[in-house]
Amino acid sequence: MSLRYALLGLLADEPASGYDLARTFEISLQRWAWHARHSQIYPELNKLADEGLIDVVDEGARGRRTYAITDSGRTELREWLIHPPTAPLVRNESVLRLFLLNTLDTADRKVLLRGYQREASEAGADIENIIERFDLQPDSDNQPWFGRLAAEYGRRTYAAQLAWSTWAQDQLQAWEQDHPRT
Amino acid sequence: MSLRYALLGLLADEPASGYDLARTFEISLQRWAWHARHSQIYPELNKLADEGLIDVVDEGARGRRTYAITDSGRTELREWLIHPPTAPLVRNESVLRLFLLNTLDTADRKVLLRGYQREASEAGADIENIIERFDLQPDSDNQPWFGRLAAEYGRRTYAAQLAWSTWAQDQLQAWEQDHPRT
DNA sequence: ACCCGCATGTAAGCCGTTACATGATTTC
DNA sequence: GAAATCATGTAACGGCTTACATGCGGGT
Repeated sequence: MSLRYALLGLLADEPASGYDLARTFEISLQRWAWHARHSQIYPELNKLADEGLIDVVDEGARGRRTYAITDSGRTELREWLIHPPTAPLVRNESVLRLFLLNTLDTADRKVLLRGYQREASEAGADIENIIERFDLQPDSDNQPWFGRLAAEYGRRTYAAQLAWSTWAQDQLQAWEQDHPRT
Repeated sequence: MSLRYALLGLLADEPASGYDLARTFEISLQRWAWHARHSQIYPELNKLADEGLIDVVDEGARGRRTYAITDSGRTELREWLIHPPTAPLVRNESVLRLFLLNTLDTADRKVLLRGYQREASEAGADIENIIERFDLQPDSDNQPWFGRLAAEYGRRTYAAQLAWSTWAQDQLQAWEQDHPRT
């Protein structure tokens, strides 16, 4: 049920078409927060429109429909946002792999830890670029400022992952020297 | 498709029944890595057994069946572990909420940021306890040591979230003083 | 004897993925 | 005129949730 709120949230920022929303997911959401394909987005938009939570505000070339959030859409989005579950359940394949690292032998473990390190440093670099762009823009009085909050979250998360993967490799190295012949 | 590997991974550590596995998900996996209910676990175990990836090694009271991973199960688990997707897609409701923070007004934002802070400090405290227990145990030569890796990952992740939520609240405070009357 | 926790299961329905399908507009 | 991109849709199938369902065993 989160998809509908992701869509409402994006439309609360600015009106967009299904195609626009699919691209936003792909570019800025799917790596950190949520992902969805167009085959799921279009039907959900139609449902939201039926329920009066969004409206078609423009029709363009190639059947393009631009949607905007309505007042009742905004109310429903706020309801969802201010009532977070007390203990959110998680599904994160990367972290699952990490938990299962101990089932591998030392050689395999090393390869995977290097992978985590590389992933974290690449994602970290990407986000530094995004933040740089934010910081170059003059402090506008309004919205865009808050995108920095999410970006900063990503920065700190990946920095932690990078530090962890380095630490883990050191630990493994030390353990190996203490226990020759595994 | 990750559930089957989560099960194989847990059984690679030690034999367990469906009931045991459901409890393990609940207690140590669902907050960080993966969650699944018994109604999904039991059918999947039967499928894994049919495919010869796990075996029933014991039958106890109340119809309890204890499973152990087989050699081909181990092979399949390893295959999955050492071929991680290049860009893992994420679905994390907490982070999604965080991305949508900008759609709320200042008062609501404050409440939510305090919530993130509280959640991070509670989860952080939980994990400190787990780590303490690890560190009290003498360095055994074998497996249990590696559980520390995952715990350390959690520790650093929550520390980052805690630091972020504090920083975000400070930013918001400063912004509010610069922009009276929102 | 009763209750709680152990232990496993099934079915309906929703959410999400993959694949199929179609056509218009812009760009080169 | 061809190719790339814009733009929306449907259908089959698999993953996951919620609810329903059943019974045994151990502790008091």
